[in-house]
Amino acid sequence: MSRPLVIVESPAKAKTISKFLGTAFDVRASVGHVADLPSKGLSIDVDNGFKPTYELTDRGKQVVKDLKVLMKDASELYLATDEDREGEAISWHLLEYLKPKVPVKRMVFHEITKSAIEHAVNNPRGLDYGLVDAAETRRLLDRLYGYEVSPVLWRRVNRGLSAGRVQSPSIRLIVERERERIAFVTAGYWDIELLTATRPSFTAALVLLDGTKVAAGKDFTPDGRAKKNVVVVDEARARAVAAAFATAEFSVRSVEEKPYRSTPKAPFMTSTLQQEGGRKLRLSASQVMRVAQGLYERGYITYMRTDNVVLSAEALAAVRSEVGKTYGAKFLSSGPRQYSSKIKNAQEAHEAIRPSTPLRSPDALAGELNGQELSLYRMIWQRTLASQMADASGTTVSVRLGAVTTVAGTPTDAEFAASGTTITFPGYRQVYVESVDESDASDDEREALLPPLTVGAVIPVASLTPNGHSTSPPARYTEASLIKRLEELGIGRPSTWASIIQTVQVDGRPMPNSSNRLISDASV
DNA sequence: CAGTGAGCGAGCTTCCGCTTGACTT
Repeated sequence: MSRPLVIVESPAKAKTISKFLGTAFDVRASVGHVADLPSKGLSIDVDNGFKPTYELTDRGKQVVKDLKVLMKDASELYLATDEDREGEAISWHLLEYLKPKVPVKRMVFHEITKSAIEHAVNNPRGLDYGLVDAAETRRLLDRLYGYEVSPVLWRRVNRGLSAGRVQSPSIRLIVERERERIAFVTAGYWDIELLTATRPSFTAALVLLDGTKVAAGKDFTPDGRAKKNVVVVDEARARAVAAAFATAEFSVRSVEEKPYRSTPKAPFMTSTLQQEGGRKLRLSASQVMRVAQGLYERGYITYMRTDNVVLSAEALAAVRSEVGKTYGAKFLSSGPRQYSSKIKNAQEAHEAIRPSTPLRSPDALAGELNGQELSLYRMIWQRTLASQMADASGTTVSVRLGAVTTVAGTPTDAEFAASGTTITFPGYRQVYVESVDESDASDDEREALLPPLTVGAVIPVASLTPNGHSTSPPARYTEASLIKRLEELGIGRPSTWASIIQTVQVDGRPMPNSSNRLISDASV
């Protein structure tokens, strides 16, 4: 029986779509690109309009051979590759190699649900040659740049080295960071920690001496000099001030209350999943992708290579219903939250990375998944649910304590600061809190639980402790922070970030003694 | 005369992005 042949990129996707379309359609996978420039030689005729020579890849040969057999019985051909630059190119190559004699339609969809697939079948379009040209241009530029510049490295640095549009700027980032670290001049400074004898007690940090800001880490330039209008406290002064104020009477100078409000993060896309997988689960980017691939292939999550944070309408409804059921209506955001990718050049061919529907909780899957799979799935589950939950809210209280006393014969005014946030309604934080790279975390904004305080009240002091500190250079990139930076710069794609990490490391392995932070000795 | 070694030439390395198994270790 003659039936339409539908070609998608991923075999797992073919299986799912086949279920929606039934036996009236034959759904197959191209398994990615089927054709490419040969790896040997430039294969671009630079003197004749940059005409490329393509050839089928090893797997492409088999794929095209099989598809050609199926084409003999096909009534129509639906090219259903991803609706992005590379997907359009794959469809174009399929067309070139299959040379179909039956009607050809290009069908596109951005979520894999029955209604989306049926809509796509009923609303086909033609091939978008603008996108095909864009993909080809991208491919040719990468080849020209990579294959022309790499030999310079073989001659001048070492055989086998390589340069490229993505790897060279990646190395540059790492090298620039390392140079910043080498050029960094450490500065020392002291501060004083005041511990109150209130109930509960809290700590406050010295912030002003005679009205001048006391220098903390942020107040030094990378060459070790203090910025303007701050006073750098050295050890002797810190000890003298702490000793002198030990018997001083501190009172509350100001109490400032501000409402605290925090909004959940968008659902995962590839880059954010890799970053959180690194920070929360201590997995490398490639480990995250391997585990996610397994979850995807067995139908637990949606596609894991995506630059989109949007949930399908069906998923949105399921997530909101799940939140309401598990946490109550109070924990649901007032209306559906719509997120959009802030990433430039986002192509958004797929949905966000989320649990597939019907939703199954991590606890329900504990018997089916191994440890890593379960923890990654749980993280995806929590982030997805949290994205449709209410804001967390509360109050942030900032308090200033002050006293005047004589230090070495001079009357001196010292002011200490503390702040604390009380969360009165956890909202999404009940489920998921994003972690931050340690280098981004601020260390001088300690959060404390504060007792009720009124201006003018005398605060008993338990102790004043001088502490020495020194400034530290900017941290080396981790896999997570490098991927974040690359994405901000529009370098690389969801399918390549994990492998970039391997490429820029010596022998593709982490450097020894670098606590898994990335440094590189290449010099592109 | 036989063995050595200088000198020459040819072939190799490489890009990025899309997808999974098929391979070792």
